[in-house]
Amino acid sequence: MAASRSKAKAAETEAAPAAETKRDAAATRERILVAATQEFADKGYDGARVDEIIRVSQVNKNSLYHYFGSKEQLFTAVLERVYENIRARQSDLSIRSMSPEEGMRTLVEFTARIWEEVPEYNRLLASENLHEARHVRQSERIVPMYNPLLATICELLKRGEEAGVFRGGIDPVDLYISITALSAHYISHRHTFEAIFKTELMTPARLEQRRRHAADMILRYLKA
Amino acid sequence: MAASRSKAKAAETEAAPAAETKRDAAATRERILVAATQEFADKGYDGARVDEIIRVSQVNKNSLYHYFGSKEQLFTAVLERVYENIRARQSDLSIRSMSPEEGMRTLVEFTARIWEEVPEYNRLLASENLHEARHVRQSERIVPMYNPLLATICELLKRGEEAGVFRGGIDPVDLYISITALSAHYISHRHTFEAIFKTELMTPARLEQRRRHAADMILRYLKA
Amino acid sequence: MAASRSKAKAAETEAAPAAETKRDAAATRERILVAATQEFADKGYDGARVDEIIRVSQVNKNSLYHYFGSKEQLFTAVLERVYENIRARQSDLSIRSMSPEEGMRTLVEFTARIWEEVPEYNRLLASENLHEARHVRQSERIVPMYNPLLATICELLKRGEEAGVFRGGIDPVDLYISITALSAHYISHRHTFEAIFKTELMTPARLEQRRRHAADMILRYLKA
Amino acid sequence: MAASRSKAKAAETEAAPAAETKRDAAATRERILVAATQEFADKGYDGARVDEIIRVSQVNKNSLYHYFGSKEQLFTAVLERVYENIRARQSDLSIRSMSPEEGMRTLVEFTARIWEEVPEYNRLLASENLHEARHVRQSERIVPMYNPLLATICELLKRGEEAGVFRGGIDPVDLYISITALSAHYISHRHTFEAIFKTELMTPARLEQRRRHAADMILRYLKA
DNA sequence: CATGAATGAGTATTCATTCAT
DNA sequence: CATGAATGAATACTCATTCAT
Repeated sequence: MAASRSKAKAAETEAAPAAETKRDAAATRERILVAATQEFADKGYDGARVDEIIRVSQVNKNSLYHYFGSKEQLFTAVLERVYENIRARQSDLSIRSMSPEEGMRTLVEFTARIWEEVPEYNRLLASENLHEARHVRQSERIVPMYNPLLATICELLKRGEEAGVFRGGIDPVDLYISITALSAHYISHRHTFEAIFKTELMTPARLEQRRRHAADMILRYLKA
Repeated sequence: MAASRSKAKAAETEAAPAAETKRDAAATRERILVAATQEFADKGYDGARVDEIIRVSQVNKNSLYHYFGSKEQLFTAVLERVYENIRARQSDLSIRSMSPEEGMRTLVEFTARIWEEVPEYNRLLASENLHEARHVRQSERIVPMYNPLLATICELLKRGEEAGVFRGGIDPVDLYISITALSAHYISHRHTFEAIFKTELMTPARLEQRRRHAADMILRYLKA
Repeated sequence: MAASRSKAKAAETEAAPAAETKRDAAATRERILVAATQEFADKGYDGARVDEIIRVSQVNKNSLYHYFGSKEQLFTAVLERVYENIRARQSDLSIRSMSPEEGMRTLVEFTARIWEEVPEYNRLLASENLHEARHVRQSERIVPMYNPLLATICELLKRGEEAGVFRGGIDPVDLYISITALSAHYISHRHTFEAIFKTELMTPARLEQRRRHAADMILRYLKA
Repeated sequence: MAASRSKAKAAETEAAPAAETKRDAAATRERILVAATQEFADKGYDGARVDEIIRVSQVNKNSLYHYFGSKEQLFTAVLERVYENIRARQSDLSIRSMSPEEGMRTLVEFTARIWEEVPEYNRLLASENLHEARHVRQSERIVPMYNPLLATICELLKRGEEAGVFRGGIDPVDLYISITALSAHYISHRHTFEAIFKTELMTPARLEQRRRHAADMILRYLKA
């Protein structure tokens, strides 16, 4: 999304705006991806319409098929972008310089903030799981991205255990899934929860409460 | 599902199996519901096909529309059935006679077992949330079903606090969402997790580990 | 329609109203005809729905098919009833005792009143003509009904000519069609005329103006 | 209709008839409109089938929906074309240069010729009125087309009155409706009239008699 | 004879994808 | 390589009519 805005600004400042959008293959690709991300997030894979993506991105239908091959491959490309961005955010954290407890709290809260700030990602992953991760498995780029995160968690657990602040015997995969679950499920299922519990879940105050709840739960679970 | 199985079994043992399923409004409605539950769970609301539902349930297309009105209303009926069954399971627990800790562990583990045993429900709720709970809101029957569950949680919290085993100041809605999240997210997102972490998550042993992990996390969070 | 009201009244005064409607074949037939007249007039033959007719008439679907055989035959029965009622109204006029001019004006104005008071008839005949009078031709009862009317017109023309008030050489069929056209077309096409000329055509005052216009036009046409 | 005939003729004389009709948006649109006009006129709006229109026009179903949006909008487009053609014919008359009586007779006879030559229009308007002019009201193009015609009638009435050949106090809307009614109703209801009066109404001689009848009736009505 | 469940052909409309220019 | 027209299989939904009880 950020990319699309900077692109638009570039178009205004450059000399030949009409010709610019035509020639710039990267920009066309980018506009398609941005529109596709929104459409797939809004409607899910099956509900999304290729026609809507070309309408919003203002590209020709053949361009879309030229750059991405099919609706499925376009969805895969969108997912790759999503995982890249999630990874980029999590890498920014400089957790290695923090204490184990501080690092873990930071990780939990930053994970929560991803779903809050980019709820599209949550929806895309939900849709992908309804399709049994078919597109994630197709991608050669997504799977390798998750090793560093798991490494970070393992390192935090090890440091915490050595420092005597965390228990031993924690399964890092279970822990990662719980960290994600506590915030992602809250966001992705907020509509049914709001309907069932007659309460608002997306106000800033409520979201902060949830972040603390999630971090507390993880830290209490780990406490020696 | 249980109904369909007993129906099938009855058909085999009785004299006229072909005639038995015909011209029986309740049975026809049930066959449609069973097939629809499966189809909607398999493909999500948008991916599901009415034609497939009528093919599997062996009913005439018009019967489906006569009984349920539209694909949307059929989906709503499926969701109502799902929530009813979830509620029925949770009501069976006789938690009131247990100690607060035992009751809470039982609640967490039974919630986990729902998603393990009927993963269809998980998928239906995921699809419904992609549609922003549109059908849940339409239903007059679903919302009221959730009050008793929240009451049970509040009662457990109160008893635990009075007995000095649980902390005070716990938000019951946050707690409910976390209980659900820890097991449901594990199941619903297992496909991406399995792809990313190259590990099996649905073996009996692994599921038991997850159940204990979730219960431990909740109980440690509540411990005074 | 009048028939249906008197029927309803009868039901109220009799002893066993529940049993009465079940057994009375004539009443069932009548209820179907009344509902069918309304539905066919509202939507035209193609737009009309058999299901709507059975819903309104509160009869069983099989009864409708038992009494009338098919949608087409039901429409034919409705048309027969319409033509009967039109004829009955026109026969009431006792034109033979009037002067030729008075008789002709009476005939024109009464014809106009038919379309005003029972616009359903207009619509049924319009729909029937879209189907090229298929059902009218099928009916053995409709065609003979129109001879007396044409005889009345011929007689009026003859008397008027003999009395020196009407011109000779008038084609009675052309005259009949014009008498009908001047009022029926005004009613049947009022919706487009109202849209195009931005004026109201169905107020009592406007209808009276139209009736006089039509009668004036016919009488001036005939004047010696 | 004229367009379709010239198109067909062109195809026959040119080199590549198959290629000529393909990939030409205007021609495709036109083919659809021609086929739709025929189908809607033949069966009425409700009886008409989109499938039949695409079969006759040899276009892809999606093209029809791409160009016209829906069956309703296609019908509206057909009606707009009809009203345009009617207006174009009436504008050709150069009535302003004629005497009031001559002008009025010309207007009546030309109106009659429209229904004789393009009976489809009659049927389309009849169907539209069964739908209470729903599509005419939707159109922004149809309503304005009728002002010039009414202006012509008013001008004829004024000139005739000033010349002492027409009476005063004539309502132009009533007059317009009668001019239309006398010929249109004859055509649109010819099937029932032919069945009832056992006479042929569409022979050239009979049509000429009717035209004179209608013109005589209007002119005698107006005569001072 | 009444009832309501069942039937299957059909009806407008949509969609991902390809082809001609 | 860009453009917009074309494609055809599908998709939710409807309707007149019949059958079993």
